[in-house]
Amino acid sequence: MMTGMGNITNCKTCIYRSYLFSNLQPGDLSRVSLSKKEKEYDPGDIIVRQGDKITSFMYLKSGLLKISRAISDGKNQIISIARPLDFIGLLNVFSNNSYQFGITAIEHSTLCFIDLKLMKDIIGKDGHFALKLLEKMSGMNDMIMHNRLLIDQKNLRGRIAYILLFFSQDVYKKDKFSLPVSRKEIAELINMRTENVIRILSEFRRDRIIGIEGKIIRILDRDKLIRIAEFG
Amino acid sequence: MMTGMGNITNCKTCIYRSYLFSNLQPGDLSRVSLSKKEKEYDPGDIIVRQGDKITSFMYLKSGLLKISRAISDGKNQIISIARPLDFIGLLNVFSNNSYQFGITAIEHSTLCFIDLKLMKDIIGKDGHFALKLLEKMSGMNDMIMHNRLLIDQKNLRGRIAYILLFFSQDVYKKDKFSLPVSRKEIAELINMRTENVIRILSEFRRDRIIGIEGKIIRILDRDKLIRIAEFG
DNA sequence: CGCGGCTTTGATGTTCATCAAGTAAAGTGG
DNA sequence: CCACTTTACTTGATGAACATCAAAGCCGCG
Repeated sequence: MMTGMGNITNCKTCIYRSYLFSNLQPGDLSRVSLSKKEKEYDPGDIIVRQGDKITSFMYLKSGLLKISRAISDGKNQIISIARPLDFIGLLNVFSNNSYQFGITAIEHSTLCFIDLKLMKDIIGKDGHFALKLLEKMSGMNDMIMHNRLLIDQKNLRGRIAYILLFFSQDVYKKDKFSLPVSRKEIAELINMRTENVIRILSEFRRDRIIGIEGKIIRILDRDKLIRIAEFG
Repeated sequence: MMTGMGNITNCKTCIYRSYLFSNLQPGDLSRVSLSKKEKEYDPGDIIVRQGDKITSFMYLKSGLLKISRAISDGKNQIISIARPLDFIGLLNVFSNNSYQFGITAIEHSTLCFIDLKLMKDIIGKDGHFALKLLEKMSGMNDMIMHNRLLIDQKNLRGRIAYILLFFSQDVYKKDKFSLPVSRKEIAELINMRTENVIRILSEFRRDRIIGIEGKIIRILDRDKLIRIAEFG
């Protein structure tokens, strides 16, 4: 399950320092640095379960996560795929005592956990830090909402094209990449059935838009894919 | 268009004081009270346009709003219907310089506008206030997201049932009410076509689940409606 | 080695969007 | 205030898009 743990990195040298903790009082930064727990996860590892009590503010240093929630009869809905610098820890930390969704690693990932009480304490004292959190939270929510509203407007081919471009352009920045999720998970992410995910992927392969070898995808005709994604 | 304006109410007696501004420093509360602009809008009045520069923090004291965004070729997508205490002002105030959506009154509404600089100034000084804002923003986003994810899972009949129950139970708390939106707007809100909104409303009337006289809706069989909403 | 979950393709049926056409309501200009 | 235009509403007919059902191969895992 969890394969590593411990304060490997000091916060003072962390990439996130400049991003979120830049203007923190030195004393507060030390407290964060001391309290934080860094953990590593392998693909498939559950990071939080829906309903778990929230005790930490959490952020993703490296890797890839899926955020999902249970719906009726054992089915799942994937809300978003989170990358580093996506402030996954800001989703409902401040509005609920327990997670309204589950988080699972879909690639080897490193997360930092900071005690929530400490965070709230610093927010209470340091308004500039609070404002920065407000900005990040707002941005995170805007992005997720924007993506979901977009997907709602697209037909199935448009959704598949969109998600392929997401992985290729936003996540891996490559033409060739390995899908970190199953066909079923893609279906759960973009509101369609597994069979149709497969069917449309096959169709794209037939039309020489992509190449497929199992999980390996290669974008062959990016322009066409972009056009399909935009049409929806 | 805009039918009223001016500082009608002092913030010290405003219902929102206990909700958001309860522990504000007296000096800050006075500054808010002095700076705030209260405005009234009639149904159809545009409150902000997508792309407008954000200069105020804004909240809805009374009335009903729709939050929408333009999509391709003149079409619209309604993101959410906002009621008083829904913190509409927290949507992307802190993540963007301009509104990513438009806001329109769909009932006679009263809004308060507080200069954004002043808000940020108070947030910077008053961490407890900032934390409260974080909570409200988080809650607002969670609610919208939750509703949209739910709607995605329902079939058309389920969506119509859901939206009728929303107006009946959450907004008007009555069996009989006047729809504040057109059939077309309902379609834009729950991702379907106007014709199908009408068709399913007619079907519900035929099945004696609701009564319809133009915009007036009467819930006749709430239990059945709830079952339909849940099935989707 | 066998079981369960993932993947794939085909066949079938339902749901929904689209097109069409007409009525009603509401705003607009003379 | 009335003709005119536009917008909202409504119903029916049609076809496309999508879900569902079924069956079989594959793969990883205990």
